[in-house]
Amino acid sequence: MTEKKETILQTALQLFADQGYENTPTSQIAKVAGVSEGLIFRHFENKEGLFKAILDEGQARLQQYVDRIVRESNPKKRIELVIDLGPTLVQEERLFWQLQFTLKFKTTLYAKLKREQESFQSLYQAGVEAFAGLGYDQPEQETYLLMLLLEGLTSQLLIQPEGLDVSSTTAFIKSKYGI
Amino acid sequence: MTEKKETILQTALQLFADQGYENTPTSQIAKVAGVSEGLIFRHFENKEGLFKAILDEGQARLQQYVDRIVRESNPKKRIELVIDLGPTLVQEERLFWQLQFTLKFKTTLYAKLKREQESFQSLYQAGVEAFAGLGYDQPEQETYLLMLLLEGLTSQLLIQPEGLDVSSTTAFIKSKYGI
Amino acid sequence: MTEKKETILQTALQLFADQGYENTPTSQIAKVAGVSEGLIFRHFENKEGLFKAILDEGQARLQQYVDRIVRESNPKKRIELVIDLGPTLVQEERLFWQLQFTLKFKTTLYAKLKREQESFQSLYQAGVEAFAGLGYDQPEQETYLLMLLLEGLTSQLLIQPEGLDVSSTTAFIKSKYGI
Amino acid sequence: MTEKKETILQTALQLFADQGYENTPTSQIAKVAGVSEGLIFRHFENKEGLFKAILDEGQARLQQYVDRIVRESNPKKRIELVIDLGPTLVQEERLFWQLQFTLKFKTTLYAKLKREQESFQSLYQAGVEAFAGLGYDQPEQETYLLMLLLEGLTSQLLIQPEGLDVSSTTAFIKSKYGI
DNA sequence: TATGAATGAGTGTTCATTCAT
DNA sequence: GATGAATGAACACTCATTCAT
Repeated sequence: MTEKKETILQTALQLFADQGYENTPTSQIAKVAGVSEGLIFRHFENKEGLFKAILDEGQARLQQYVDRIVRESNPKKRIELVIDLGPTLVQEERLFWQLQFTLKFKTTLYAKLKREQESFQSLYQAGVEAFAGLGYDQPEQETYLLMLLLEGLTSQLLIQPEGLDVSSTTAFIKSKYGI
Repeated sequence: MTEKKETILQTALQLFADQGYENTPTSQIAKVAGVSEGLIFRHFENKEGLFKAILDEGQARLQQYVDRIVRESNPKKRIELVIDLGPTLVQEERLFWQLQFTLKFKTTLYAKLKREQESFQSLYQAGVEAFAGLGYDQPEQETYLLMLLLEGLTSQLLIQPEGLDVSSTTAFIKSKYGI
Repeated sequence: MTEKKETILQTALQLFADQGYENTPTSQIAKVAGVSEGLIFRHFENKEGLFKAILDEGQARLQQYVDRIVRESNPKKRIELVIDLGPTLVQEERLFWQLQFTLKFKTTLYAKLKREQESFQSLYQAGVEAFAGLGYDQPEQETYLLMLLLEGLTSQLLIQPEGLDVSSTTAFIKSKYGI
Repeated sequence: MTEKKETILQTALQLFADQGYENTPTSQIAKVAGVSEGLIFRHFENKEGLFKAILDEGQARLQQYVDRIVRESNPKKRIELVIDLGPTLVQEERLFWQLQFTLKFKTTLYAKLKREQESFQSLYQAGVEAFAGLGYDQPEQETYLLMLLLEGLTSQLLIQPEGLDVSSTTAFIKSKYGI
């Protein structure tokens, strides 16, 4: 991967996240990245190709976070990691997750790119195991609830980061699970 | 409001929700609505004006739901109504809320339209009151958590309505609050 | 058909014939026609659509010439009309036939537009009849030969109109058939 | 001439004939020829330069055919060779002549490349001589007619090779000249 | 000789918007 | 109120060409 190709990816993520995919002309990406517009198409064939490349990279990084959680054998620690996942992602990968959430609800367009779901599937499995190990009555329901919380929390962190004390909120959630 | 104006609003909501605002040309709205394209601009001045009109209508309807909850004096019943709000909105106003969630994360573009937040503010207040009335220790945290759940639940209902048994999920949540 | 649409058709025929289809940008057509570029696409959807519209019109006019020949019952007169067809077309429809001949040999691209062949089929039939009526031994071969001549003559008239005395050439050809 | 240069020429002729000059990107030529795109420009400077190189080669080969005819002293045999020239060229050099005929009618663009005419000039001279030698009254007209036939025949062979029995058609033409 | 990353001008096309009727 | 012809700015994308290696 040449340096310029990398720059294009970075810049495009930045702009797509800020302004949305449709509102970001390739000409702007090129200008901001300090590259000729043609180069984008040489490297990614399409605007959509560039988009997919961004999503693929982010997906790969998400998988790493999920792997780390799945590898954690201590149930309480695992659940704690799940609770912390939202804040972690938003902090370390804000741009990508802002982009991701923008897409989520464009169900038609997004359908063909829904690779991210697979990662959350294994996260769900890991959650069920953990709750079962802790003796919860309905580990599936419990996990599902936690995932809803994860979704809501991540969403809020993206929209109103200032309106929310992250550590005390996660602490409060953890206290519900006796962590 | 003439009949044609109403048709334009309905059609635009439909198409915006399905395809996204940017991916929906006014020409398509006109064609689907069975109206001349010029009429859209006579009635709404702008494409953005049409968009705002849709949001305003939805916002007004949301306020009604919120009012109903705030008027409920029984704390437990009020919390129950909050828990049911997501499913209710998705069922009765799916298109509007799909559109709403699409927008949420386009922070720059969405800033000027963030009218919806006000309604949720009063909902938050009402929640705090209710939890306080029920003797909860940290009614603010408790309410915030509930709102996160509300967000996550609504989100999931929009994305994967089939992957989720609504009544048992809400029942499970309610049970957490002794409802 | 609005006036501007007509102007676009005329201008496009002119430019396509002069420079070739691929070498004529729609922007140039618009500028020369004194029209906005967008209007071309509003009226013809595509550059190719504009192209087809031109071909359709020319084809319709060709059919009229052919009809006139077929309606001629006197065999000698009919053959005379065939011999005169090339010069006539080149004189009255030079631009269209220049365009037509440009296309002829792009067999792949042209395949879907080969409507012109039908007209020449009926012309061929009419020729066979005429030669048969005059007692020629091999009227099919005779007609085919005449059509080759027609093709060559038209071709030369398009390429080197100055290098050729039309009337004496056609007279010479006619003399071969005793006309 | 290196092997790669030769490959480029072959490939370009193939693609130009098939798709037309304007519809054939240098990138495609490079890919099909298995060469880097830059090499084309190193060898031919221009896309147009490549084009001219192709035409020059074809022109040189045409001249050989013409020379052979001019060298034939027997008038009847010479005319026979002229009649056979079209089928011969189409059979042995189909791609080149398809390309040639595509260009013929782009008069503006083609002007500077009209080298091929010279060969046909000497062919014309040779024809006049032959017909004069055979005692024809108007050898110039006679030759011109034959050249028109040659043009039409070649054209048809390129467009509809299947719709035409070559040998019987040429035989029929020859019979007209008592050959 | 040969490659391939990079450029920039140009191309067909879309689309919100205007305006005369 | 309603239409539909017309505009022009913007957009994604192509492609001949250059140049460092």
